[in-house]
Amino acid sequence: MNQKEIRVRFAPSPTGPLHIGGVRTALYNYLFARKNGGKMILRIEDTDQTRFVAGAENYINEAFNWCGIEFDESIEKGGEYGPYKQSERKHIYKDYAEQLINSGNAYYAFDTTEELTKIRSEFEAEKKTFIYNAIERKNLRNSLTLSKEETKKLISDGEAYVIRFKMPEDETVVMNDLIRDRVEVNSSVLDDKILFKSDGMPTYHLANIVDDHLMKISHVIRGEEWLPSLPLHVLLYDAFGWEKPEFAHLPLLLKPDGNGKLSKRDGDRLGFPVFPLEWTDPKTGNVSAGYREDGYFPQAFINMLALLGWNPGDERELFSMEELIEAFSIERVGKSGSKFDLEKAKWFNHQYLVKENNETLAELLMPIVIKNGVTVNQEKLSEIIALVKERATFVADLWGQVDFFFIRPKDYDAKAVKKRWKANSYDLMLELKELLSSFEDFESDIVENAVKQWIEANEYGMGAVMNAFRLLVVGALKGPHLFDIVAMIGQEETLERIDQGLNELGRKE
RNA sequence: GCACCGUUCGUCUAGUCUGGUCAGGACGCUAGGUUUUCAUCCUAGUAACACGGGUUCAAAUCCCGUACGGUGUACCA
Repeated sequence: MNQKEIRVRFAPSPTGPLHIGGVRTALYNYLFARKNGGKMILRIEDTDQTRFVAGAENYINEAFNWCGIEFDESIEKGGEYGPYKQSERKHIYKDYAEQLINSGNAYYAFDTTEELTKIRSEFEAEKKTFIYNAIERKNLRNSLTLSKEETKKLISDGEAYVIRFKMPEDETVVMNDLIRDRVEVNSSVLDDKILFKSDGMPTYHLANIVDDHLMKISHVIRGEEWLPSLPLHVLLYDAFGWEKPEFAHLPLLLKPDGNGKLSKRDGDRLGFPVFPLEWTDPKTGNVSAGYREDGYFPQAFINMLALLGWNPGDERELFSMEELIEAFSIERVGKSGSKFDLEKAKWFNHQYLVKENNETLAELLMPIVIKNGVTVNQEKLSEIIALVKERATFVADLWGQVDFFFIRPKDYDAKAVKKRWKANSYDLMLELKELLSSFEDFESDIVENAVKQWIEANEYGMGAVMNAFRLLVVGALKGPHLFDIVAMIGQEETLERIDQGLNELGRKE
């Protein structure tokens, strides 16, 4: 037995709002952790201080909070492997970088950015690719080409330096990925990546490996964009002599038109949100749409996202978070990228809206009702919602389905009038009004029975009466069962609407 | 350019490991039905194994090649 504890992490960089690809990565990590009784860690990777964006970290927390993705260890929650923010772990990394130098796996390099840019463009001019590798590093200024004394002097003189990984010259690196199985690459095409920057901060590669090791991460589940740096990471674990975690590289979320990784800009261009929550850029003031603000239920959002790249192997599509946890397995994650489909996302939301109970929907709709100057109690609104909710995708759509319960028709749909307001409609409605005013009890089925009897007895025709009636009550040929509507608005209001309609539409010649 | 990853209906996907079902489901779309109307709903239809070779009695499935797409190639993550 002696099963190792399952520990996974989601490690965003606070350089802006988290987009749905990131949310999905976090979700899969979360599902995997919960499914296997493991722990889920949130680590903020802010080693690049030049890209810091105010509010991003807060956004990340709020987004996960909305989605229902919980962390066991994080900045807020704490945990025994903290701190959970890399800038606060700054002091840790230098020692590890030096450990690698001492073991001959890394070296100091004194090249400036300008020098390297120049060399790269020279190579490019000759149509060659510059790789900072075992061959090129022999021609550059670093602790491998310089003597020990020179190196020491440069450093003590305050010369800027970075620490680079000493990539083996010609070695096959074999890696295993839970989704892609075996992947191999020869180290000769890899370059001596910078591990430690001249500003005293580690790069992603170093910080990531050190933190994953220190935080006892058992499974690294991350986006496919990291697959090319997996060899480096594997070699780094080996250089430290540490046990490697399992790796799983998730396929990317693609833009709906054409191909390519879904990017932050695509949302505005294509008219759908790429962010869970609305985001206002602190510099430009630009506002990007969010699923929450667009009216999606977090459960629908999560459900939709979970099925983008994973499936349970059977034909179920509707999953609560609990059901997702139960059904999830990393092996059933696909290999190829998936395009986001707005129509399917809407369909998911519709499913959740229909399932949602009427009282909750009434509560959510109430602000919109009030904004439209209508006063109604929640109980009555719930009853009305019950009649119409299958027609809506979003809570906001509901208003367009219920407004005529509260507001008399201001005008009458021209097409409907043309089609259904016939020469005899006026007299028919006049007679119907007489009939309706005779009721003591204005219940839906009582009125319905009586009206139907009256139609049959006089052979007026169901369509002729009902369509004209609906036109006067609703103002258009839409809406739920008409007798439910009139029962809901009441006898007096119904009669007044008939009067108003008769006035407005008049007798057709 | 180089390296790596990928490729089943328009989209999300099942099936591929362990060759042998009319290649299944969902969204969308189209048509019909239900309804007093619209929507929902129901039924039906639509449409795919990237291409070329090979192995085999038999290939979406195994092998090789090609094409296409993606990712990476920063003192970004």
